[in-house]
Amino acid sequence: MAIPRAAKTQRRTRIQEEKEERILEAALDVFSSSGFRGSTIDQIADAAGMSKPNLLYYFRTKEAIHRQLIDRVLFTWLEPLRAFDAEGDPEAEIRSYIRRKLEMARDFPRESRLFANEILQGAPHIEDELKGPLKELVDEKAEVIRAWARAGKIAACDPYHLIFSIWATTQHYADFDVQVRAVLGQEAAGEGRFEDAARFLEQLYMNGLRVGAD
Amino acid sequence: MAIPRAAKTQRRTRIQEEKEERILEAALDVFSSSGFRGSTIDQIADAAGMSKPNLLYYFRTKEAIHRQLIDRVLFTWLEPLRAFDAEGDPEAEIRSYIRRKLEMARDFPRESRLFANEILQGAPHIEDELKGPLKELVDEKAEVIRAWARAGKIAACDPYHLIFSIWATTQHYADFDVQVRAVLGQEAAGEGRFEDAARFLEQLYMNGLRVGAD
DNA sequence: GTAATGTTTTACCAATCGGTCAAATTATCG
DNA sequence: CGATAATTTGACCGATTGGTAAAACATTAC
Repeated sequence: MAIPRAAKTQRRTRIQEEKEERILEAALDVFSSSGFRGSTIDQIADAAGMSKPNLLYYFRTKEAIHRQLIDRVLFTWLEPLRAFDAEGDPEAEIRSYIRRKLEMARDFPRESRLFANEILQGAPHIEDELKGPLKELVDEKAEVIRAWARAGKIAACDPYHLIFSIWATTQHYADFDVQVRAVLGQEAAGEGRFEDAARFLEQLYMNGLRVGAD
Repeated sequence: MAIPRAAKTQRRTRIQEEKEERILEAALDVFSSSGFRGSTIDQIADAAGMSKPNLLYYFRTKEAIHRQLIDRVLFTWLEPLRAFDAEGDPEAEIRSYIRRKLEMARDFPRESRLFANEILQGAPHIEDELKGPLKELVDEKAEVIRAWARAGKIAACDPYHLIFSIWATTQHYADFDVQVRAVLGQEAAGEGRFEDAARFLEQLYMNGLRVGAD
């Protein structure tokens, strides 16, 4: 008889690891392009190449898949912000933060869209994470930025809105990819658009945050 | 007997106008917070305070409601960009564009989220509009910006990514509202956040686009 | 008023939704 | 090998999905 799923964490089979990975991979595709409510277990099962009951053997509910996916993404997603170093050179830190966020938008667009879908729809599953760990991390880094401004290393500015604007501009290239491609047109929409974006954003932020502005 | 719905455009009843308006208003609520696939006709009918068959008397399909909603929003959404004036003062034009986009994010967040949901999910219903009218409008305004740069009125920069970045930063306050509120916390999340955002963005862009940077 | 038109409701449909169950199958271990 | 545990399947469930048919009801035009 099958072990009840609650006790499964004790030792994980090779098959378990493989299948769970395949399910999460498929679910990332589906959830990121249809949102939670718009996705169905059948779609995920199809994409993972297995039957629905088989999928439900590994994850009890649709919510369980989504939850695990979101938890994973949330962690890796904040990695660049965590790397923000108070001891480093402000210009270099901000520049490298922008570059890393842009690389993530380029290399992990599905993860970005999964997250965007969740927030757009009111973040029903992760409000606590936003108000807790995320807020604390941003508060900490905002203080770093404020200290840089006080020390005269960058222009005085609202650190929260600075962070928001970097999030917005970089993730835009993942979340609004279709629009970006449509506007740039076929010729200009090659992967070069990420380099162009990086150049533009670095220019904008380096000049915009330079000391001694009105 | 009821007139076939295809012929209804001839003359519109008072009741027709009222009900259609109520349906679109309700649908804006529902679609903007659940996306197209995640929304149901029942939800919209409930929100509009009428029965499902009654709603379907005015709009034949779910798609028809969504389509009309998107068409409306798309038009008003581009109004600020259309107002971009080649003859005006570059700094003032950009500043006022940012301000207007920010006001729209504040006053019409549902419209912004409807649009974001659509793009996020691959823009299945409006790809043509993006590649056609939208691209043309952006192309035109990009040329204006390039001319300003050539005339030495603003720093040389990629006009497309400039526009993208303004879209991203302003719409962020509508689309990612939950996250913005969560991070700012209860005290700072009053409506003042839009003024803070405006101040930050104007500072960023005015300094960032100033002539004579590296 | 009455006839034609416009609107709303009730009852319903097939398809799909998330999820369960027991039986059949396969892998693992001694 | 045999036994035991892990995995997969097919058949199924009640609820919900988008949408229809027809009749009841309301409104308008004459």
